[in-house]
Amino acid sequence: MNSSSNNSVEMGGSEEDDQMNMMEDLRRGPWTVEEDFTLINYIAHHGEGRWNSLARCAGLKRTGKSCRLRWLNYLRPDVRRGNITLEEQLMILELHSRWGNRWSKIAQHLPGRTDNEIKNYWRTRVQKHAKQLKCDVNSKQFKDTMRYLWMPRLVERIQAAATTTTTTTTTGCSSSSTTTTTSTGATTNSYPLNQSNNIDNIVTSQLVMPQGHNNCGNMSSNFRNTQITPSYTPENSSNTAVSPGSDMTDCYFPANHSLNQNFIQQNNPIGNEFTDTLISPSGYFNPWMDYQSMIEQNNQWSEGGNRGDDLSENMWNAEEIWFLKQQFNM
DNA sequence: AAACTTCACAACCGCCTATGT
DNA sequence: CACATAGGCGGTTGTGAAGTT
Repeated sequence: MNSSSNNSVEMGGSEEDDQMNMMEDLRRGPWTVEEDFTLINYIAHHGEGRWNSLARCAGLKRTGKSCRLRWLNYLRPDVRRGNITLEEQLMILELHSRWGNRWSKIAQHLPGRTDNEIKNYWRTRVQKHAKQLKCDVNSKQFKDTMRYLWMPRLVERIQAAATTTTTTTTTGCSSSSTTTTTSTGATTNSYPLNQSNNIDNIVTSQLVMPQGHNNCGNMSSNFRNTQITPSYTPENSSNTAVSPGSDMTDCYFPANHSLNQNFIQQNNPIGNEFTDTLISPSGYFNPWMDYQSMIEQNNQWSEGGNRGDDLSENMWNAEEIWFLKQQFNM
Protein backbone atom coordinates (compact mmCIF):
# COMPACT_ATOMS: atom_id res chain seq x y z
CA MET A 1 0.00 0.00 0.00
CA ASN A 2 1.19 3.42 -0.76
CA SER A 3 1.27 5.46 2.36
CA SER A 4 1.08 8.79 0.65
CA SER A 5 -2.36 10.30 0.70
CA ASN A 6 -1.68 12.10 -2.54
CA ASN A 7 -0.27 9.34 -4.61
CA SER A 8 -1.68 8.88 -7.98
CA VAL A 9 -1.71 5.81 -10.10
CA GLU A 10 0.76 5.49 -12.89
CA MET A 11 0.01 1.89 -13.64
CA GLY A 12 -3.30 0.38 -12.78
CA GLY A 13 -4.42 -3.19 -12.31
CA SER A 14 -6.94 -4.37 -14.85
CA GLU A 15 -7.09 -3.22 -18.42
CA GLU A 16 -10.05 -0.99 -17.79
CA ASP A 17 -8.27 0.54 -14.88
CA ASP A 18 -5.25 1.08 -17.08
CA GLN A 19 -7.41 2.92 -19.53
CA MET A 20 -8.79 5.11 -16.82
CA ASN A 21 -5.36 5.71 -15.44
CA MET A 22 -4.13 6.96 -18.77
CA MET A 23 -6.99 9.38 -18.94
CA GLU A 24 -6.65 10.92 -15.53
CA ASP A 25 -4.65 10.93 -12.34
CA LEU A 26 -6.07 8.44 -9.93
CA ARG A 27 -5.53 8.41 -6.24
CA ARG A 28 -4.65 5.31 -4.31
CA GLY A 29 -3.93 4.39 -0.75
CA PRO A 30 -5.98 5.22 2.30
CA TRP A 31 -9.23 7.01 1.78
CA THR A 32 -9.67 10.45 3.23
CA VAL A 33 -12.71 11.56 5.18
CA GLU A 34 -13.64 13.83 2.31
CA GLU A 35 -13.52 10.98 -0.17
CA ASP A 36 -15.60 8.83 2.10
CA PHE A 37 -18.15 11.55 2.48
CA THR A 38 -18.26 12.12 -1.26
CA LEU A 39 -18.82 8.45 -1.94
CA ILE A 40 -21.45 8.06 0.75
CA ASN A 41 -23.22 11.14 -0.40
CA TYR A 42 -23.21 10.09 -4.01
CA ILE A 43 -24.49 6.61 -3.31
CA ALA A 44 -27.15 7.99 -1.01
CA HIS A 45 -28.50 10.02 -3.89
CA HIS A 46 -27.81 7.76 -6.84
CA GLY A 47 -27.39 4.28 -5.48
CA GLU A 48 -24.70 1.73 -6.21
CA GLY A 49 -23.66 0.17 -9.45
CA ARG A 50 -21.55 1.07 -12.46
CA TRP A 51 -18.64 1.81 -10.26
CA ASN A 52 -16.33 3.29 -12.85
CA SER A 53 -18.91 5.79 -13.99
CA LEU A 54 -19.92 6.35 -10.40
CA ALA A 55 -16.36 7.27 -9.50
CA ARG A 56 -16.20 9.73 -12.36
CA CYS A 57 -19.60 11.26 -11.74
CA ALA A 58 -18.94 11.63 -8.05
CA GLY A 59 -15.72 13.42 -8.80
CA LEU A 60 -13.61 10.81 -7.09
CA LYS A 61 -10.19 10.26 -8.51
CA ARG A 62 -10.40 6.60 -7.75
CA THR A 63 -10.96 3.51 -9.79
CA GLY A 64 -14.43 2.07 -9.76
CA LYS A 65 -13.00 -0.99 -8.19
CA SER A 66 -11.50 1.01 -5.38
CA CYS A 67 -14.82 2.76 -4.79
CA ARG A 68 -16.68 -0.52 -4.75
CA LEU A 69 -14.23 -2.03 -2.31
CA ARG A 70 -14.32 0.98 -0.05
CA TRP A 71 -18.09 1.02 -0.04
CA LEU A 72 -18.60 -2.69 0.45
CA ASN A 73 -15.87 -3.24 3.00
CA TYR A 74 -16.08 -0.07 5.00
CA LEU A 75 -18.70 2.53 4.24
CA ARG A 76 -21.83 0.48 3.78
CA PRO A 77 -24.21 1.36 6.63
CA ASP A 78 -24.86 -2.26 7.45
CA VAL A 79 -21.23 -3.24 7.65
CA ARG A 80 -20.53 -4.69 11.03
CA ARG A 81 -17.34 -3.61 12.66
CA GLY A 82 -15.59 -4.98 15.67
CA ASN A 83 -14.36 -8.32 16.79
CA ILE A 84 -15.58 -11.58 15.39
CA THR A 85 -17.93 -13.16 17.89
CA LEU A 86 -17.76 -16.74 19.01
CA GLU A 87 -20.86 -17.50 17.00
CA GLU A 88 -19.33 -15.94 13.93
CA GLN A 89 -16.14 -17.89 14.44
CA LEU A 90 -18.13 -21.07 14.60
CA MET A 91 -20.01 -20.13 11.48
CA ILE A 92 -16.84 -19.29 9.61
CA LEU A 93 -15.21 -22.56 10.54
CA GLU A 94 -18.22 -24.55 9.56
CA LEU A 95 -18.85 -22.77 6.30
CA HIS A 96 -15.21 -22.85 5.35
CA SER A 97 -15.13 -26.56 5.96
CA ARG A 98 -18.00 -26.82 3.56
CA TRP A 99 -17.10 -24.30 0.90
CA GLY A 100 -13.42 -23.65 1.29
CA ASN A 101 -12.09 -20.21 0.46
CA ARG A 102 -15.31 -18.93 -1.00
CA TRP A 103 -15.24 -15.88 1.16
CA SER A 104 -18.09 -13.98 -0.38
CA LYS A 105 -20.35 -16.97 -0.09
CA ILE A 106 -19.36 -17.37 3.52
CA ALA A 107 -19.87 -13.67 4.08
CA GLN A 108 -23.44 -13.96 2.85
CA HIS A 109 -24.18 -15.98 5.95
CA LEU A 110 -22.58 -13.47 8.25
CA PRO A 111 -24.59 -10.32 7.77
CA GLY A 112 -22.53 -7.23 8.13
CA ARG A 113 -19.27 -9.04 7.66
CA THR A 114 -17.34 -8.65 4.46
CA ASP A 115 -15.51 -11.30 2.53
CA ASN A 116 -12.33 -9.36 3.07
CA GLU A 117 -12.83 -9.33 6.81
CA ILE A 118 -13.52 -13.04 6.91
CA LYS A 119 -10.52 -13.72 4.73
CA ASN A 120 -8.36 -11.63 7.01
CA TYR A 121 -9.70 -13.48 10.01
CA TRP A 122 -8.93 -16.78 8.38
CA ARG A 123 -5.46 -15.81 7.35
CA THR A 124 -4.45 -14.13 10.56
CA ARG A 125 -6.10 -16.39 13.14
CA VAL A 126 -6.83 -19.74 11.63
CA GLN A 127 -3.76 -20.06 9.49
CA LYS A 128 -1.68 -18.87 12.37
CA HIS A 129 -2.83 -21.83 14.39
CA ALA A 130 -2.12 -24.19 11.55
CA LYS A 131 1.35 -22.76 11.45
CA GLN A 132 1.71 -23.23 15.18
CA LEU A 133 0.57 -26.80 14.85
CA LYS A 134 3.08 -27.22 12.09
CA CYS A 135 0.54 -28.54 9.70
CA ASP A 136 -0.99 -27.29 6.55
CA VAL A 137 -4.24 -25.42 6.95
CA ASN A 138 -5.73 -27.72 4.34
CA SER A 139 -4.41 -30.89 5.87
CA LYS A 140 -6.75 -33.51 7.22
CA GLN A 141 -5.07 -33.24 10.58
CA PHE A 142 -5.80 -29.57 10.90
CA LYS A 143 -9.32 -29.91 9.56
CA ASP A 144 -9.99 -32.63 12.10
CA THR A 145 -8.58 -30.44 14.81
CA MET A 146 -10.94 -27.68 13.81
CA ARG A 147 -13.91 -29.93 13.36
CA TYR A 148 -13.61 -32.03 16.44
CA LEU A 149 -11.78 -29.78 18.82
CA TRP A 150 -12.11 -26.18 17.98
CA MET A 151 -15.71 -26.10 16.84
CA PRO A 152 -17.13 -28.14 19.73
CA ARG A 153 -15.07 -25.96 21.96
CA LEU A 154 -16.64 -22.87 20.50
CA VAL A 155 -20.08 -24.37 20.94
CA GLU A 156 -19.38 -25.00 24.56
CA ARG A 157 -17.95 -21.58 25.07
CA ILE A 158 -21.03 -20.05 23.57
CA GLN A 159 -23.11 -22.14 25.88
CA ALA A 160 -20.93 -21.25 28.82
CA ALA A 161 -21.22 -17.58 28.04
CA ALA A 162 -24.96 -17.92 27.83
CA THR A 163 -25.11 -19.76 31.10
CA THR A 164 -23.11 -17.02 32.69
CA THR A 165 -25.39 -14.43 31.24
CA THR A 166 -28.40 -16.28 32.50
CA THR A 167 -26.90 -16.24 35.94
CA THR A 168 -26.26 -12.56 35.77
CA THR A 169 -29.79 -12.00 34.64
CA THR A 170 -31.11 -13.54 37.77
CA THR A 171 -28.87 -11.33 39.78
CA GLY A 172 -30.26 -8.20 38.32
CA CYS A 173 -28.41 -7.56 35.09
CA SER A 174 -30.33 -6.42 32.11
CA SER A 175 -29.36 -9.33 29.91
CA SER A 176 -32.15 -10.91 28.03
CA SER A 177 -31.34 -14.58 28.27
CA THR A 178 -34.46 -16.62 28.34
CA THR A 179 -35.39 -20.04 29.53
CA THR A 180 -37.94 -21.90 27.51
CA THR A 181 -39.49 -25.29 27.46
CA THR A 182 -39.47 -27.25 24.24
CA SER A 183 -42.30 -29.32 22.95
CA THR A 184 -40.52 -32.37 24.21
CA GLY A 185 -40.49 -30.94 27.65
CA ALA A 186 -36.80 -30.23 27.73
CA THR A 187 -35.92 -26.98 29.31
CA THR A 188 -33.53 -25.02 27.17
CA ASN A 189 -31.56 -21.87 27.34
CA SER A 190 -31.47 -19.59 24.38
CA TYR A 191 -28.72 -17.13 23.96
CA PRO A 192 -28.89 -13.44 24.42
CA LEU A 193 -26.82 -11.86 21.75
CA ASN A 194 -26.71 -8.85 19.61
CA GLN A 195 -30.31 -8.93 18.58
CA SER A 196 -29.87 -6.58 15.72
CA ASN A 197 -27.67 -8.96 13.86
CA ASN A 198 -29.02 -11.65 11.65
CA ILE A 199 -26.16 -13.94 12.42
CA ASP A 200 -27.74 -14.41 15.76
CA ASN A 201 -30.85 -15.64 14.08
CA ILE A 202 -28.86 -18.06 12.00
CA VAL A 203 -26.54 -19.39 14.61
CA THR A 204 -27.25 -18.31 18.07
CA SER A 205 -30.94 -18.69 18.28
CA GLN A 206 -30.41 -22.20 17.05
CA LEU A 207 -27.81 -22.96 19.62
CA VAL A 208 -30.20 -24.17 22.19
CA MET A 209 -28.50 -26.32 24.72
CA PRO A 210 -30.22 -29.17 26.45
CA GLN A 211 -30.23 -28.17 30.05
CA GLY A 212 -27.69 -29.99 32.08
CA HIS A 213 -25.64 -31.05 29.11
CA ASN A 214 -22.72 -29.85 31.09
CA ASN A 215 -23.08 -32.81 33.34
CA CYS A 216 -21.09 -34.56 30.73
CA GLY A 217 -22.29 -38.08 31.33
CA ASN A 218 -19.36 -40.39 31.63
CA MET A 219 -16.82 -37.66 31.83
CA SER A 220 -14.45 -37.82 34.69
CA SER A 221 -14.92 -35.26 37.37
CA ASN A 222 -11.37 -34.16 36.99
CA PHE A 223 -11.79 -33.36 33.40
CA ARG A 224 -15.14 -31.81 34.03
CA ASN A 225 -13.40 -29.36 36.23
CA THR A 226 -11.18 -28.41 33.38
CA GLN A 227 -13.97 -27.91 30.97
CA ILE A 228 -14.10 -24.25 31.63
CA THR A 229 -10.50 -23.53 31.19
CA PRO A 230 -8.67 -21.06 33.35
CA SER A 231 -8.41 -18.76 30.39
CA TYR A 232 -12.13 -18.52 30.21
CA THR A 233 -13.95 -15.83 32.05
CA PRO A 234 -17.25 -14.22 31.33
CA GLU A 235 -15.32 -11.11 30.50
CA ASN A 236 -13.02 -12.55 27.93
CA SER A 237 -15.60 -14.68 26.27
CA SER A 238 -18.21 -12.07 25.75
CA ASN A 239 -20.06 -12.24 22.53
CA THR A 240 -18.50 -9.06 21.31
CA ALA A 241 -14.86 -9.96 21.42
CA VAL A 242 -12.48 -12.52 20.17
CA SER A 243 -10.47 -13.31 23.18
CA PRO A 244 -7.21 -15.13 22.78
CA GLY A 245 -8.89 -18.01 24.49
CA SER A 246 -11.62 -18.11 21.97
CA ASP A 247 -9.18 -19.24 19.38
CA MET A 248 -7.79 -22.69 19.24
CA THR A 249 -5.18 -21.91 21.79
CA ASP A 250 -7.15 -23.42 24.58
CA CYS A 251 -9.19 -26.00 22.80
CA TYR A 252 -9.32 -29.43 24.24
CA PHE A 253 -10.80 -32.73 23.41
CA PRO A 254 -14.58 -32.71 23.43
CA ALA A 255 -15.70 -33.81 26.82
CA ASN A 256 -18.32 -36.20 25.53
CA HIS A 257 -18.59 -37.05 21.88
CA SER A 258 -22.07 -38.44 21.91
CA LEU A 259 -23.24 -35.53 23.89
CA ASN A 260 -21.67 -33.05 21.56
CA GLN A 261 -23.07 -34.81 18.55
CA ASN A 262 -26.50 -34.89 20.08
CA PHE A 263 -26.28 -31.27 20.85
CA ILE A 264 -25.19 -30.40 17.38
CA GLN A 265 -27.82 -32.55 15.81
CA GLN A 266 -30.49 -30.91 17.87
CA ASN A 267 -29.21 -27.45 17.47
CA ASN A 268 -27.80 -27.42 14.03
CA PRO A 269 -27.02 -23.85 13.09
CA ILE A 270 -27.09 -24.31 9.36
CA GLY A 271 -28.95 -27.45 8.61
CA ASN A 272 -28.06 -31.07 8.76
CA GLU A 273 -24.84 -30.66 6.86
CA PHE A 274 -23.38 -29.08 9.92
CA THR A 275 -24.01 -32.22 11.86
CA ASP A 276 -22.63 -34.31 9.08
CA THR A 277 -19.39 -32.47 8.97
CA LEU A 278 -18.89 -32.84 12.65
CA ILE A 279 -19.82 -36.45 12.74
CA SER A 280 -17.55 -37.14 9.82
CA PRO A 281 -19.68 -38.89 7.25
CA SER A 282 -16.60 -40.33 5.71
CA GLY A 283 -15.84 -41.92 9.03
CA TYR A 284 -12.23 -41.02 8.76
CA PHE A 285 -12.01 -39.46 12.16
CA ASN A 286 -10.07 -41.79 14.32
CA PRO A 287 -9.84 -40.74 17.95
CA TRP A 288 -6.83 -42.91 18.50
CA MET A 289 -5.00 -41.60 15.51
CA ASP A 290 -5.75 -38.06 16.52
CA TYR A 291 -4.77 -38.80 20.04
CA GLN A 292 -1.44 -40.02 18.79
CA SER A 293 -0.86 -36.91 16.75
CA MET A 294 -1.88 -34.76 19.67
CA ILE A 295 0.55 -36.48 21.92
CA GLU A 296 3.21 -35.98 19.30
CA GLN A 297 2.39 -32.33 19.12
CA ASN A 298 2.40 -32.06 22.84
CA ASN A 299 5.79 -33.66 22.97
CA GLN A 300 7.07 -31.38 20.29
CA TRP A 301 5.95 -28.39 22.23
CA SER A 302 7.41 -29.73 25.40
CA GLU A 303 10.70 -30.51 23.73
CA GLY A 304 10.75 -27.15 22.11
CA GLY A 305 10.17 -25.50 25.41
CA ASN A 306 7.99 -22.49 25.77
CA ARG A 307 8.21 -20.71 22.50
CA GLY A 308 6.06 -17.96 23.74
CA ASP A 309 2.95 -19.21 22.01
CA ASP A 310 0.01 -20.03 24.15
CA LEU A 311 -0.49 -23.34 22.44
CA SER A 312 2.45 -24.81 24.24
CA GLU A 313 0.97 -23.78 27.51
CA ASN A 314 -2.57 -24.93 27.44
CA MET A 315 -3.29 -27.11 24.48
CA TRP A 316 -3.15 -30.40 26.30
CA ASN A 317 -2.18 -30.69 29.88
CA ALA A 318 -1.34 -33.94 31.62
CA GLU A 319 -4.79 -34.20 33.09
CA GLU A 320 -6.41 -33.96 29.70
CA ILE A 321 -4.07 -36.52 28.23
CA TRP A 322 -4.98 -38.81 31.08
CA PHE A 323 -8.60 -38.22 30.30
CA LEU A 324 -8.06 -39.07 26.66
CA LYS A 325 -6.57 -42.36 27.67
CA GLN A 326 -9.54 -43.11 29.90
CA GLN A 327 -12.00 -42.04 27.27
CA PHE A 328 -10.57 -44.31 24.61
CA ASN A 329 -9.39 -47.14 26.81
CA MET A 330 -5.79 -46.53 25.94
C1' DA B 1 12.39 5.52 26.80
C1' DA B 2 13.79 3.86 22.46
C1' DA B 3 14.26 0.28 19.20
C1' DC B 4 12.45 -3.63 17.50
C1' DT B 5 8.91 -7.19 16.55
C1' DT B 6 4.37 -8.88 15.99
C1' DC B 7 -0.26 -8.44 14.78
C1' DA B 8 -4.62 -6.99 12.58
C1' DC B 9 -6.54 -5.02 8.89
C1' DA B 10 -7.41 -1.81 4.98
C1' DA B 11 -6.28 -1.59 0.45
C1' DC B 12 -4.39 -3.06 -3.61
C1' DC B 13 -3.00 -6.11 -7.69
C1' DG B 14 -3.66 -9.61 -11.02
C1' DC B 15 -6.31 -12.97 -12.71
C1' DC B 16 -10.50 -15.07 -13.46
C1' DT B 17 -15.61 -15.72 -14.33
C1' DA B 18 -20.20 -13.85 -14.97
C1' DT B 19 -23.13 -10.77 -17.03
C1' DG B 20 -24.72 -7.22 -20.03
C1' DT B 21 -24.66 -4.98 -24.56
C1' DC C 1 -19.99 -14.21 -30.83
C1' DA C 2 -17.08 -10.40 -29.30
C1' DC C 3 -16.25 -7.03 -26.28
C1' DA C 4 -16.77 -4.23 -22.03
C1' DT C 5 -17.69 -4.06 -17.43
C1' DA C 6 -18.71 -5.80 -12.84
C1' DG C 7 -17.67 -8.67 -9.41
C1' DG C 8 -15.11 -12.53 -6.91
C1' DC C 9 -11.06 -14.39 -5.20
C1' DG C 10 -6.16 -15.43 -3.69
C1' DG C 11 -2.32 -13.30 -2.60
C1' DT C 12 0.23 -9.50 -1.05
C1' DT C 13 1.66 -5.08 0.91
C1' DG C 14 1.86 -1.09 3.96
C1' DT C 15 0.60 0.95 8.13
C1' DG C 16 -0.48 1.86 12.86
C1' DA C 17 -1.10 -0.13 17.26
C1' DA C 18 0.34 -3.10 20.69
C1' DG C 19 3.64 -5.85 22.73
C1' DT C 20 8.44 -7.10 23.71
C1' DT C 21 13.31 -6.50 24.37
